[in-house]
Amino acid sequence: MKRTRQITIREIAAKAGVSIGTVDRVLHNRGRVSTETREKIEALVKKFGYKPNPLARHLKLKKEYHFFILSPYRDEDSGYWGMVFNGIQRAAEELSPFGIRISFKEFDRYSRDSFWNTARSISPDDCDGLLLAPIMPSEMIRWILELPPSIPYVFFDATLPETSPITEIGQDPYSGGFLAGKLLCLFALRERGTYCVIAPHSEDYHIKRRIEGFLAFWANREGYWPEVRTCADMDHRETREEFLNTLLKDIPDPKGIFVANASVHSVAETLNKGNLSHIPIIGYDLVPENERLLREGLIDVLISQRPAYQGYQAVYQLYRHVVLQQEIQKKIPVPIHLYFKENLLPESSPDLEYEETMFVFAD
Amino acid sequence: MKRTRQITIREIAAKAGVSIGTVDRVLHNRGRVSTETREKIEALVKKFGYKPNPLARHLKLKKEYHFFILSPYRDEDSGYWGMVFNGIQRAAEELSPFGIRISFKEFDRYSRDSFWNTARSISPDDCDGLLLAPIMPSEMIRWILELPPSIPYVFFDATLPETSPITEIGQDPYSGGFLAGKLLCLFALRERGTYCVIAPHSEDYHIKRRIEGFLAFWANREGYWPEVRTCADMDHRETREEFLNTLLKDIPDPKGIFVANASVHSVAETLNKGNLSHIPIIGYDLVPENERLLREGLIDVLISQRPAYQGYQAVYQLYRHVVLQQEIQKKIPVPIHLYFKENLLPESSPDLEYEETMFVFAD
DNA sequence: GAAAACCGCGTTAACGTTAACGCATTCTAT
DNA sequence: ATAGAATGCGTTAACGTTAACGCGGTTTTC
Repeated sequence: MKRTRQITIREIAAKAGVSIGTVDRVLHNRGRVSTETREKIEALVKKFGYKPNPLARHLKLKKEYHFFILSPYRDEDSGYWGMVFNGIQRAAEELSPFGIRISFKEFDRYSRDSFWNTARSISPDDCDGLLLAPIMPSEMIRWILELPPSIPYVFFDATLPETSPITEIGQDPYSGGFLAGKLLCLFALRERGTYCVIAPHSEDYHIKRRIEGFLAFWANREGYWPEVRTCADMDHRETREEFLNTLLKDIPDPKGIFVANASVHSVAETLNKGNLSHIPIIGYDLVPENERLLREGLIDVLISQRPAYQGYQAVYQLYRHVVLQQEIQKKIPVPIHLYFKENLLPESSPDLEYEETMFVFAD
Repeated sequence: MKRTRQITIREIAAKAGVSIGTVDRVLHNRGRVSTETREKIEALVKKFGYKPNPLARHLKLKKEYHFFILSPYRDEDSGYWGMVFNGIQRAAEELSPFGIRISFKEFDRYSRDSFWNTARSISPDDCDGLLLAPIMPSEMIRWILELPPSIPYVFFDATLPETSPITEIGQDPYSGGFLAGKLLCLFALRERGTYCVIAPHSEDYHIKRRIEGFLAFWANREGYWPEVRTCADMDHRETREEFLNTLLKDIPDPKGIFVANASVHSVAETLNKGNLSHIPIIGYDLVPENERLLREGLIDVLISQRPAYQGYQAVYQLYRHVVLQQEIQKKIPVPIHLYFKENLLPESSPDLEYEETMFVFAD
């Protein structure tokens, strides 16, 4: 398959026996072309697979592409969103020669008002693309549907039904939950008994899927009992401790605990206070607090969603779609990356760039 | 920090009171400029941080950038290199609008002649960048040193001393080995005894580091005995079986086995024939044969080096350096990605794009 | 029935960079 | 002394795309 040079607008014009102006008018639907000529040109464009040269186009247009990221405050979810921002920032820097500009729009993920105020502050006229996390699902969907359909958007972290993103970036939550089960079982040396999964109270679809994956691991295993508990509010010490007390009263000797999101550090800390730090515990996301407890041995495994990678990919794929008009994969998978105590960097590292510097070569 | 538009050559020229031609001559060291003028221009360039617009430059030059990948035959190392090629191919397609072209140069990794013939077939005049794997270290270094120093190159998979690559892409082998130890220990339910690591006979520095990491895990653990064995030739059944027979005579009841490269499938298969499939076994790389045995339960864990990702990154970073003249990180870390039987795709999938489609969302 | 609007198309000037070319001077060699 | 080379600079034509503009010719409007 010989790779041949891309055909130019000038060559199309020559073949059609018209000027480049006419071809351009066809290409951009600017009218003022006879049906006959239009069809001839359209046929040629198709036949030779004409694609406008993105460099020349950009040079001429000098267009700035303005992307917005709409996400929870960077310090919410134990700092998880801040880690996403780092990847976005890096992509923005790399792509700045191509006119990419990014604005960060943050809201309080527990306040509808905050969501709407922030969302509404994004002017559709000035927006060439959106990076979205599937937070506040019902509100988010409503907002997306009232947006001009010309605005492309990508989802990271997961996706939402009834929407048509350019691409979805995210990790398979089912596999993650399954793996959590498997690792928990190993850490408990395959002891029979009850294994708990603590679910935050959340409408998140992918947290549900993590739990399904976890349960799937235990299905058909004789003598093992998975137990799902939903905590109404992980963020406040009182509710959390009460929740855990009840849990431990019901199940005095859990063989392992899986916390299906980043708040695993609160669970581990509470457990530690009750001298129960021997119970294997697995959770999500290498946020600073979790990292500390992993290092101290109070958490056994963390599943990373590679937030910086996701942020980077979100920007890059949006750029590929909007600027280069290239075809984008409908789904960008994120590898399930496991952190144990032993594959953390030895020194306290700048957590900002943690994901980037995570693995070092020996010298 | 207000982001302001990049200054253009025309503006520099105006400020210096000369024509753009003169500025261009300074920028490209084409001479024919008085020292006085040159210095004035150089000062202005520095002051305003002038960077040539990569799009305009490319548009004018219509330059094709020709990169070469010099690697072992794509089916060597159980098909590992072929997986790298897939990532390279994808990057090449994405970057083709920017004039990136890639040629694959393959050699037999066990033949010096093959190496030299292939390496010598790359004409330095036609080469704008190289993708290299640190195979045949001493030869490779010699070849690199006799190359014109103007040719940039990146290493993937690992790196080599005495060279100055643009960047090094690779996984921390020490962490990988350490993790292999940890997981093996868990799979053996922490039973005391001897744990083996099988090392291929290889000059590869990063295989040595994997072993060091593995040994580091066992250090100071009472009652656990790590045992390193080097196999002269993993590729031939006879040598392999003799090697394993000797090993099992010396160590009749190993608690677990770590194979420090992709040939873990041969070990697992031989073990299976001897009815020893209960021994936990961990190895490297999700090549087709390994995938099959993982699926069948004859291998317990595979550490993936994400070859497609590495190939993709190698091309992309080279492009960023050569075409965009952007600053590149000196090291691109590759996450340690673990595959268990359970996080493989259920159906037989096209192994070509395995790494890309690995994780699926539920629908 | 004249003015205005419209149609279908070609021409052209950018966008920023590059390098060939041209044109005076000034220097070098015979 | 003078051809010829070298110096120091400005001018210009690309690269491919875009969109404003212009221009004859037809159709509509009042």
